[in-house]
Amino acid sequence: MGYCRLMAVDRDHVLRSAADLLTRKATATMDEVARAAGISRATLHRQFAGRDALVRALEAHGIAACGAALDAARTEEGTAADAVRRLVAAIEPHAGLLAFLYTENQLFEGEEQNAGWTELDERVAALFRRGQESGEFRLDLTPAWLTEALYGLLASGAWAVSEGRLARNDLTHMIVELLLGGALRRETS
Amino acid sequence: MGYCRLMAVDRDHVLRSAADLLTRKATATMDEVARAAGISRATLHRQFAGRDALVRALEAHGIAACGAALDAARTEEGTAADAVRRLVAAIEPHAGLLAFLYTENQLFEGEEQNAGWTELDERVAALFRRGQESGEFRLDLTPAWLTEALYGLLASGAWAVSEGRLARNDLTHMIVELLLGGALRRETS
DNA sequence: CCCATGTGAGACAGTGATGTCTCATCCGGG
DNA sequence: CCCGGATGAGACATCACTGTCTCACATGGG
Repeated sequence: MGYCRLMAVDRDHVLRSAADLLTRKATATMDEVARAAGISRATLHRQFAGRDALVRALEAHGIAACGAALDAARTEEGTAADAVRRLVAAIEPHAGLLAFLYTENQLFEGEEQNAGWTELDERVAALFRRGQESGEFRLDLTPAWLTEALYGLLASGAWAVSEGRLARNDLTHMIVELLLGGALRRETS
Repeated sequence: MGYCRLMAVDRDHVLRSAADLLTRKATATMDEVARAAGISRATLHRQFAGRDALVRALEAHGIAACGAALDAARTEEGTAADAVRRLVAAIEPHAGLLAFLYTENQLFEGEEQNAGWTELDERVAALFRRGQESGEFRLDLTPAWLTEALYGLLASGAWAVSEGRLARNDLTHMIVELLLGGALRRETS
């Protein structure tokens, strides 16, 4: 019947519009999410058991997108700086979703977080560590902090864009240049 | 009677513990806030008409703290880079509160934000602009973006500290060095 | 000592969101 | 043509939080 394929398509569409809306208004209601997706609350509830399930699906989606971005950026190849540039360029389209998930994780204390994040953190940190070992990056900023800073700048950038304080086209450049400018070892004056 | 002074002291104590708690768990209940402050929900409600009033009081507190930090940092004196160092050092103690307020502002769409923020934004941006005009800072990163990035790094840093991924003592250094490393014009190679 | 003030404990209704349900409708395939 | 599956609309109970209230207590000053 292929109804599975159709449901998957719808599911993706719902996830996409939910990400869009929740980026702008993190406290959006299930009803608002449904309306934003052009479906009824009942149908939304048929596809996602509840708000938790929706958020967890968004989380899985975001983790997958980050993983794909890390793959696409080929973080093992070339200079670490160029790899960071490719990585930010690849992740930037999902900055809004990331910003939502980033704060959502801060919203609750304790509450074990999805293990996928740990792995992503490790892959990103490994990139910064490689840059340190190759002599490109400063040693006084830890890979863990640079990773955290990358998330923070992505989130700040996404919000600045959504509030019109920053041009979407400049987002990648602004993030990369600020991050790398700090992470790159400065010429020994 | 002096009961005004006493109430003010209690109020500050409540604000402080509320800031502490809300930094870790932004969705904390009025009951949790009260318990964290060691008072009953009734008393909390007597001091702050409601959750909105509490958040707005925290916002005013945060704005005042930032304003004081800007004053204390004497952002008009010396090199812009040193001024940024002083500013971050002065603001860092309030990073947790700032992180809470920063996301709280993103939580709702529309909802005019407190005018105090605009003024603070302007003062911070002016500092970065001064650095650009004096030739210290790069011109391709706009003052508005640098301002936003400062907030983002403060928030990221505060969370990283509260989750044990970053030592509190390193916070200022990590933020300043990453931010300035990017904002400082690099030596013409 | 007595009283006033501030407080804690708890009851209470109101509110908004959630999750579940039913039912009418629509649409595509047999 | 008819029927099964999916949908939208809406009713409904539930739940957590809020904001308001009352009452008992205890603490400190007159």
